Amino acid sequence: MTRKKRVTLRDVARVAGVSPTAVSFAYNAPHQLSQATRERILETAAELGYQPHPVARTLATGKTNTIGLVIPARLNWVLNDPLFRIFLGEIGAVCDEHKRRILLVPAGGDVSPGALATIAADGFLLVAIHRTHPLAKAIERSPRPLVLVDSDEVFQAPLFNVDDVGGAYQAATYLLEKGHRQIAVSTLGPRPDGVIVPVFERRLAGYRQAVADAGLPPETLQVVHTRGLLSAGAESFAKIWALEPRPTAVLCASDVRALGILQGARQAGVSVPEELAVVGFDGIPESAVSFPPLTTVYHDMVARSRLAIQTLIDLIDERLDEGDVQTPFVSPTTMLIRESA
Amino acid sequence: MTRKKRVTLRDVARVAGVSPTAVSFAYNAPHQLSQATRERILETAAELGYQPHPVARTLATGKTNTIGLVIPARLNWVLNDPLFRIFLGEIGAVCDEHKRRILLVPAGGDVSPGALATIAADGFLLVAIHRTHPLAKAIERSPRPLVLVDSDEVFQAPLFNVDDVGGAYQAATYLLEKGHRQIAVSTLGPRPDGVIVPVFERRLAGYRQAVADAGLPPETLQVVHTRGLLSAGAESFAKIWALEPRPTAVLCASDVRALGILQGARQAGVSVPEELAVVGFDGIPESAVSFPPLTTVYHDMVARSRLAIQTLIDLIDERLDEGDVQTPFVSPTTMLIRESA
DNA sequence: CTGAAAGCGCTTACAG
DNA sequence: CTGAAAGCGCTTACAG
Repeated sequence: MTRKKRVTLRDVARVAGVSPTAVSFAYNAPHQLSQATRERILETAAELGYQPHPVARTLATGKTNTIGLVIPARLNWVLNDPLFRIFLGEIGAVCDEHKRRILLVPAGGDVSPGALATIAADGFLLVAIHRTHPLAKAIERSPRPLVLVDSDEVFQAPLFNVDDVGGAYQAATYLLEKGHRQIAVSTLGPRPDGVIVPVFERRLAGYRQAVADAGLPPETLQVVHTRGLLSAGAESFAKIWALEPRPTAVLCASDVRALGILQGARQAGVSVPEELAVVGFDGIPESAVSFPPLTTVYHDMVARSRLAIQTLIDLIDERLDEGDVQTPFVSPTTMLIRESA
Repeated sequence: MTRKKRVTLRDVARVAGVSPTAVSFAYNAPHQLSQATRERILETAAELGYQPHPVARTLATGKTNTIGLVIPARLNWVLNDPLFRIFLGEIGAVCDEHKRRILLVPAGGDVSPGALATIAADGFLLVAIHRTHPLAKAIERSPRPLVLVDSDEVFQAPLFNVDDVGGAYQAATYLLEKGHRQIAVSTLGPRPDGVIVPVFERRLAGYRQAVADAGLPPETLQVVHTRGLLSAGAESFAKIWALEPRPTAVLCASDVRALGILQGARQAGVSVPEELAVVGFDGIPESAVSFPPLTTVYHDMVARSRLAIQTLIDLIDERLDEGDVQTPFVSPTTMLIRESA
């Protein structure tokens, strides 16, 4: 592996006996050059092993062809979330189609408010930003286009959310109509970095609203917090089972939690739904093949992910004006009645 | 969201009544400035909302603080691989520690050989590069540091691999000693993009060597190809079960495949290990909690991932010289005897 | 069709 | 402690 010094456009121009402009044109405006000149330049470039410097090009053109993907936690955390993986996979697919690259930007509660400014990207896709997030101010005044997913509704930026309140309302109502009067809510505990997840906040609000509208006391709901994803299930189940009075059902802020609780219940020999009804949220593929199959609130993550990234790219390419974006986009939910509740 | 034009260092200098040099120093060499000047500059910068342009800075300094992560397939494919997720999670953790960002570079068989040159990164981490890969030539002559993981051994670059041949040899020998004389090998079929996965190639070689060394005919092994990861299990199982003569055991090129086959067997009502013994490879956490727990060949992906990225960063920062890298690093394997074989 | 020149927005010896 | 100047390596009106 030879670490020779870089061959520049200037070198190629000198050797080929043309101007730097001509060399640049050979790559970026071939039709402006005679066939002969162009070929000579390209040959010389190949001989010298010339490769245009991507950073210099970016500085001159103002385009990085890169999307900054701002994720709400460290990579090893988010990768354990199946819903996030669907999202990331679709973002990747659409970026491939449009020849954009993804720059991963982890942004927990400890991220500096000016972090975005230091990143070489044409625009940003931000996930799960709460109004209290350190980047909140940076969002409003970003000189580059950005798009939000699963975030707070207070921002002046295109937003792609789920009808969390409505979906949660539906799920809670379903359990109430089945006669449940003591219902646990399993959700994420406070994060050490202080980050609040907007989605969970809204789902909880939806559950509460349903209880209120049914004329039942708030104590009908018992909120149980745990950290973690699938792995939090056993702990979450134990906490629920120890509740006084013991709930007959649990509303989970996500399917991963619900699947974990299913595992926890099985290990404890508690039968679902007979002794404990379990309802998830998200409708990830795994929820269909669990034992028992999960009753859950489905929304279309694939379509929404694609729409969000597509919008961002259109904004960057100025095919779309910010004023013309239909926002907020709110993905509808469908209750999937299966066997766990 | 206001899309005002960018405030430059020049603007700050003008308003603050100092030279551009001074403004730059306020950020990059504070001690070279008097307290007063520095404060004035920083205040003006804050007032004007000045943010240093990352690309300009990169062009001037030559540092992007970005690692190019070259992945062997599209994002939505690799994300379905639990072993890859462990890898990616660790890369993310180490990059966080060193304040580097990850730029995702999907590189299937259709990637252009010059792709790396167009990417703004300080160095590259490449996964699963076979000698026939389009990027093969680019690797040897890269002007920027790079490190390989799970790749071919022909390259002149730091390499972090697993003892695939040895581990596979061990697994096959284990089955042969148990008396199995007809053994299927479940591995990845040819990819549409023509990419060959070095790891699977080597594991197959290891299985074959064990059979040869045992003095048995090559037909002892029946190789079965399928596409996909977990989802390929059912198809793979069906193919195996239809084999003539029917094998009594299967060696899987990875744990994901093995887990899929376990599922396929269960659905078909075939009991493991009684009717079919199943051996995996990798020792991912999921292999310990499957039904039945998987007999597999473990290697330490976490340690190896960290070592690889750490080496790359040390190379980039010139804390380490290429000649001083211990390469190839070959992660040892341990056979984990559990219940599936 | 081709070239001289200015510009993208920084950093960093160098000189004072 | 502070500034004028050159440089990082491209692109792109503009003029011919």
